[in-house]
Amino acid sequence: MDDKLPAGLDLLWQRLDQPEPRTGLSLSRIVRAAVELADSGGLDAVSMARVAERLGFTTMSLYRHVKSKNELLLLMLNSVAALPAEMAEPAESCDDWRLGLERWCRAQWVMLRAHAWIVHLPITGPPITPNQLAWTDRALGTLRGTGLTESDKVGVVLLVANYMHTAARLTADLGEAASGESIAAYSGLLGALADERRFPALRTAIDAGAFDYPADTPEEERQFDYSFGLARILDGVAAFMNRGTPENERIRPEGGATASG
Amino acid sequence: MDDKLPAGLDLLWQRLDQPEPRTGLSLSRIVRAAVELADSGGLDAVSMARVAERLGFTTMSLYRHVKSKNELLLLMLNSVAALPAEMAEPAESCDDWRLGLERWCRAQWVMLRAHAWIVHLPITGPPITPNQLAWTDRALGTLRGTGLTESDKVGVVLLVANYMHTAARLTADLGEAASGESIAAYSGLLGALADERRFPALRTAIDAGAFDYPADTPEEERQFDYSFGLARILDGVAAFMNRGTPENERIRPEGGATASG
DNA sequence: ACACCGAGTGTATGACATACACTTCTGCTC
DNA sequence: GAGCAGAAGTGTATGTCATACACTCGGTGT
Repeated sequence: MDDKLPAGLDLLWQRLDQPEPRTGLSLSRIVRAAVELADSGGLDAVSMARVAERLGFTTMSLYRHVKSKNELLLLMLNSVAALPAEMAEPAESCDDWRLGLERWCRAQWVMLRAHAWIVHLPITGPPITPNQLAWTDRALGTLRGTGLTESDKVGVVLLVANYMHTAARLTADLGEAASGESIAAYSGLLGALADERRFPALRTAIDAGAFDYPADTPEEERQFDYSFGLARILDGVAAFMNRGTPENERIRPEGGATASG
Repeated sequence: MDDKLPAGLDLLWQRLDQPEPRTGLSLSRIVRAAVELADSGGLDAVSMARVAERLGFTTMSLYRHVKSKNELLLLMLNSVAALPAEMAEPAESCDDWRLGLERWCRAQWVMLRAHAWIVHLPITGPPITPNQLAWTDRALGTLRGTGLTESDKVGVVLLVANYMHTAARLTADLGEAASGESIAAYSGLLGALADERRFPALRTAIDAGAFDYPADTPEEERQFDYSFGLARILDGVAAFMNRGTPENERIRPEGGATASG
């Protein structure tokens, strides 16, 4: 209950940049150790015991610095969600909102893929840590010149951000089992299960190979490609911005390349 | 490992519709009890011990019928994801793909909202249970007459399905803490945290009330409205279908009403 | 009569988060 | 220096969890 929304906000917003002691435990050392564990072994590898062990202290010592494990997870997220250098400045001048959003998405993607565990965090509720807000701010900033209402901007940002999150989650899930092989496995399984009678449309799609990669796809590209979905979404946003504009004055949607996974 | 993809598929596809014994435990009784627990107390309320207790058996008895808790969760999902009556038939004739998809989304929404825990399932990987495939089939079916490649149909379905999932998750998260009040709390918190300097665009949005509900919104409507995002996505899909079509022959995107949460 | 088998039981293990009472160490005041 | 307060770290204990494994039944087929 008390752990829900205002969970350790003091920590996040105030204690966060306190000087680091020369010796002993510290908040940042704890968070760093936890992030390392998660990076290498996934979220399951993060237990209070293991974090403490890695630092050479006892489990309970962590609670001097962190109210609960949940709070630690929040701190991990915040620490890992630092803005990349090219986005550090709030007011970059770029009046192509689409390009701006695409860049933003690429940066999100890099971050989400660098720390795949993010998408499995049991954190519930809207973003609230400083760095999360920073990302949100930058996304809103890309829509500066569009004439959308603030409310619609928020809607668009939510839509895009959630899409990237989902895409990253899908990729993480696919990659987990057998790094690329799992897609083939899935495709085969589907083929075996999907009955023509009960699932005609599915059957058609399977037989057309819609769940396979083209045979010549190199191994390292066998991950979910977020660009198809993102292009559709941005096209939709563009159409929304153009509503009311006479047809022949509209900026054309991209209608770009096809891709799917 | 063995628990990942082929987890209990035999159960899901074969043992599932076996006759129910008059007395004692049975797979369906276990699943039903577990679903009831989840419906009323969330996923955390589902422990093997509690499920067994509710049925008047010992914890370990469940393992006669279920290989692991993970499998039980999968079975719960499948059981709850039955198609609604209006979608039971595979080949409904409807050549308005957009209407079809919107209907599909509404049905998904009903299901996801009726069992809010679905969106918090730790299940990883693509859909594989019979009823999940059925939903996928119906979604693909709505795109029958569109001329999209099967691959693109899958892409669109994935996009839309994931969006609904995310939207439901957002709603569940918002509703959890304090049923509607939490949005106000969030908005207030944001207002307090968002510094003009660091987050100018965010500040602007907050001050414009983009994170608030209009004051006159009745309590029961204070949940995330998925229609804004969905409309954008479908507009984008429509644009994709229209690519190559001369401008003046295109079907107009909706560019509909504004909404956000 | 007996052997077997499937359903349900009981007990045990090891991971986990965390409460609470304890010690030890550090630096401040007189 | 002497004494002390609070901070930092420790140890032990509790309760919850999934699940392994060895068991006891009460049939049923021979």
